[in-house]
Amino acid sequence: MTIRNVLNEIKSNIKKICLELNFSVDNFVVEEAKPGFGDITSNVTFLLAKSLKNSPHEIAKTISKEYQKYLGKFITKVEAHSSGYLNFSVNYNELTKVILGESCKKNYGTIDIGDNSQIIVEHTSVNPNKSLHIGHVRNLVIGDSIGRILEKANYDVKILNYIDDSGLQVADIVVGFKHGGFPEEPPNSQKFDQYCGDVVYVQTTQKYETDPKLEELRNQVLSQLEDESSDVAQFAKKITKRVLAEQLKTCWRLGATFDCLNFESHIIQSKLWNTIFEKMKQMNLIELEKDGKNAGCWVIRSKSDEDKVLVRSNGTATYIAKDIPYAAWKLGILDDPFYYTKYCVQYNNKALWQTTLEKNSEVHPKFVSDKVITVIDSRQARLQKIITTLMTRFKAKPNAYVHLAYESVTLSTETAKSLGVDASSKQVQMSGRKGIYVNADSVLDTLRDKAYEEAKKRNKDSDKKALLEIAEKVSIGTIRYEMSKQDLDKIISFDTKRSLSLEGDTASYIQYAHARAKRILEKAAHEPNFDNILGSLGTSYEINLIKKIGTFDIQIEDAAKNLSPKVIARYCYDLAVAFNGFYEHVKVLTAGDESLVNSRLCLVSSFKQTIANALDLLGISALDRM
RNA sequence: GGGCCCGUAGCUCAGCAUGGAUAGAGUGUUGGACUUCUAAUCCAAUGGUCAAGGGAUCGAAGCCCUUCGGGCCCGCCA
Repeated sequence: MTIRNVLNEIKSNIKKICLELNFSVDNFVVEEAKPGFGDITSNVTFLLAKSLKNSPHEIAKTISKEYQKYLGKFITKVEAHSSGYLNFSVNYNELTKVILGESCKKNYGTIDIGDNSQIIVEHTSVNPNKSLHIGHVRNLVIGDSIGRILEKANYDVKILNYIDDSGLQVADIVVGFKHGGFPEEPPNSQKFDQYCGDVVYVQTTQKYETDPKLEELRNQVLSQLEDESSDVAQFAKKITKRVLAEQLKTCWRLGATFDCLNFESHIIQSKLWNTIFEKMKQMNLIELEKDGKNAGCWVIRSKSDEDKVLVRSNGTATYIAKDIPYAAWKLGILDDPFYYTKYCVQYNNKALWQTTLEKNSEVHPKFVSDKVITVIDSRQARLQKIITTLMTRFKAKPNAYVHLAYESVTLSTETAKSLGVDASSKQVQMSGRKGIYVNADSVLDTLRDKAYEEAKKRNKDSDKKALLEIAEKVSIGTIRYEMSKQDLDKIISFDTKRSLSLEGDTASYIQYAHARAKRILEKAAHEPNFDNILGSLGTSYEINLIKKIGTFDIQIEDAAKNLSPKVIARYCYDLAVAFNGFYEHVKVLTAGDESLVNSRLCLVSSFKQTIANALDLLGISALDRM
């Protein structure tokens, strides 16, 4: 029994009453009331007012009268408020025991939306020619958090990372190494992905402007990449593997893990495109253009937009054409041409698989599903819409393919200036090609150093190793929280200075609340005894905290249904606020009365577990000391 | 020219799905609280024509329309 159950019960009772009274209504809401307006409230009266031609207040009176028979242990009072609302009072003495008891269970908050059905989440998918920048981090954090949330909502989640190892960006660094004079080994033992992105890619791209021959070489390299046996393709494979290995280190550092790496080169070699191309022809989804500017091309017609070219007049496929077989593969529309091998075992003991075309007999998990979520920047919305539409034609099920779009991360004027960019506008778009970006590892390092100093101040007797561990977890938490707490359709203007803040609405505020709770439990004379909770946790600070703890599953339902990590981020913050208020105003260890001490210890313990659970959904570590 | 997104306090943002009670946080500024379970905290003050206009509604920050301001996308590039 949680608050969610209580709300559902009230809702179903109201439905029954409406049925009995012949009131026709649906879609009404039963929710927690705003502070100062009782405990639980419903707007059903307002929705009925019109059809019944009566005032909400009068309707509330009628329903509350009928509701009396449903009152019981948890809901003790119902009343018609003069504003028209139907308000319910909760007996927190009773509900507290239940909530605190539930919250220590390992799976507290778990709800069943997914019915253990499989779902694929794809995220990160950074071209293997560069290191992750702060924009990629947003993608990773959203995807990873969504994966965790969906798992909590009882989905069987598999996470994919798509590796575009045969595109133009890879060709660019191959040109740099083979023809641009860049040594294969980075100077000063620079991290290899950073070397490729910061130096080789950026400078090679610059050289195209002055050296047209180099640009011709790029086209050669690009076509050679598609022939796996070529020297160029073999060399590219070596380089991209090395970049990928470094990128994965950053991903793991950020707390993300994957189930499978899907290589674009394998999609191309598997000839999946030919299959899907034929299928689209058969289904009349595409047309061969006879005249006009696209004469000789295969195009997708669009009512609202321009026609999209899929196959050029020279017979080669365009960029979007690579995405179509891949999307179809993910949804299991095409026969799976791949074999799988283990890439490695990740830090959390989860195996990471990768596609291969070499035959083997390894037993592997299923990486295709009839429900797929792909996390991609909203700038690709137009292309993704075409793919989504195509997929619904292949697969009748609606929402099988979801493009989870998020707005980009830009740089604040100050941060752009610090990178030497001439910034006149309020924000500056990042550009990997131009070298305008903030590197993910660098931000984490800077943040870790700052957190280290803060932790050192407060823990003078702790050793360096322990402090570093704290600092690292604070820095990861800070970045992840920063990337999670904002709505997906809002641009994040990244400012280095601002992101260094460890106060206020930040991860460290929440982590600190957890550390405070942990310290109380450490110093307590005995373990909290949950069989002996008094109904006397009556201060508003305690009730607020209990209420927040009791709504964990409501938040998970919201976050999972709306694919919104932000919901959990705000919940974590609200929960921490409730605890800090409690901490400052209510004494636990020195409360005097022994049973009161025990009851409060239970509350502290319950909070500690719940906040740790909630933070885990965001990939943020709960800290025992900081 | 067409499409998508954003506009709420000085700044950064919740709230909008499901219209209803008093529009909330953080930050900033000002003041206060550590002999106390860690002050990465708490308390208080300050701060809002919810971009503008219109519409439907008993009722709009929220729904519809228009306008304005800002961002992004629209290649036989990827």
